[in-house]
Amino acid sequence: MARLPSAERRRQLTEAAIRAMARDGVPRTTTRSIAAEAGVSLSVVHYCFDSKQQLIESVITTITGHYVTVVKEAIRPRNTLEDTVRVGFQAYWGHVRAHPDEHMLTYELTQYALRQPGFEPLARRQYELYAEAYTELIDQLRQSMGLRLRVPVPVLARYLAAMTDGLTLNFLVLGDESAWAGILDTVTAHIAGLVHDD
Amino acid sequence: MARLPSAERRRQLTEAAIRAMARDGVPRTTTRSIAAEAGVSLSVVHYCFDSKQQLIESVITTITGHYVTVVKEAIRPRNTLEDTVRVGFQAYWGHVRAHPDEHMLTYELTQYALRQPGFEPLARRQYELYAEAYTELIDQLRQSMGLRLRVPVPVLARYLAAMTDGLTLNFLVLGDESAWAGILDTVTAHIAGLVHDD
DNA sequence: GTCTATAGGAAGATAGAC
DNA sequence: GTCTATCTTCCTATAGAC
Repeated sequence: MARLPSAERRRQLTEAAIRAMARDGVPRTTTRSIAAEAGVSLSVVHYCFDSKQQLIESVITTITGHYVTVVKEAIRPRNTLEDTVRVGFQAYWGHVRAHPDEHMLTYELTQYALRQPGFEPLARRQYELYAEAYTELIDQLRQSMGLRLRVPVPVLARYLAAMTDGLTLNFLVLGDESAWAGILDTVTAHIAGLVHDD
Repeated sequence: MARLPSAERRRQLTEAAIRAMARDGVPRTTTRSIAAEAGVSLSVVHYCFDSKQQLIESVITTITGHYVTVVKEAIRPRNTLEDTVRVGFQAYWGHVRAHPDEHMLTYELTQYALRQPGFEPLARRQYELYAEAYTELIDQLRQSMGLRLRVPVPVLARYLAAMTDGLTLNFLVLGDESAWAGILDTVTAHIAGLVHDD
């Protein structure tokens, strides 16, 4: 195997770990399977990371960054408010449908972090970043469209984050794509009502 | 140790497993720790259950039954529609705050089931039962209060189940109880709007 | 920095006495 | 039906050659 600087190897191993965990689940993913996924031998993992926990910490921060980006990209300002909400949710939902295993992985990592002593702050940070992403989007919309809200920004941001989370998890468990069209319509109508000032 | 019929031992071991898993998390709970929690020796576990998987299957069906009962008890018809929704959610929320570990366990078991070959139907069944509980409640309310709905019953039931799920998970991760009052107000207002026909 | 080989421990499951 | 003792397997992590 080619010799690489440790920082680059760490990045490769982190991405390999994400692929392995999305495929096999967190508890079944071993340092051996990560090494195999990355195409290196087992001891390279322990050379680049002090422990498996340290690698998982890298996985959590990396994948959280990925998904905050996804949310921000999906739900960005468009022509009208209705378009922003509707097209934004469609974009996000398309991502969930295209990468269900990776979305499921974010839930598994949350629970891993909550159960691992010392890792609780990583789980909280993950969910705070989701809420912050929504907060930024709401503030952008307020400025660009001059909206007035029926509820405070932090309340709306947390509500949107929680609702997105619940809808995503329910879809991942139940599948059954056709059943969700009506639910998404209800949700988008509700959100439009919360931010509209008619 | 006293000799008990297998059926009774199975019930004891299932409850012991729920306690151990709520305390330690699913992946860290071993057949040894379950045996210790139940106060029996390791081989009793393997005498009563063919495998650890079979025991976990019993845990999933048992705890799902518990929680469907919780939801049905909490959100039962009361004097007025507003009372039903508001008091119902408060009752449910009180249960989450009183037993966070057990609620977290339901999420862990869902993911365990989705990752374990052959167990996917158990996860789907878990979430279908939640939706069915809401469906029954909505039908009760329709009959006892003569409501007309703005959205079809299955859509409303799934939406309520998903929203409850997301709010619960976000609370379990973030804690911070004071921040949720405004969110619950927003939610209850939305639900009342969906079922009202003013 | 990467490899092979192995130490050391803990898990699920079984054997056989009582 | 329950126990103690053990088998087998697989894990994380390390040692030491290259």
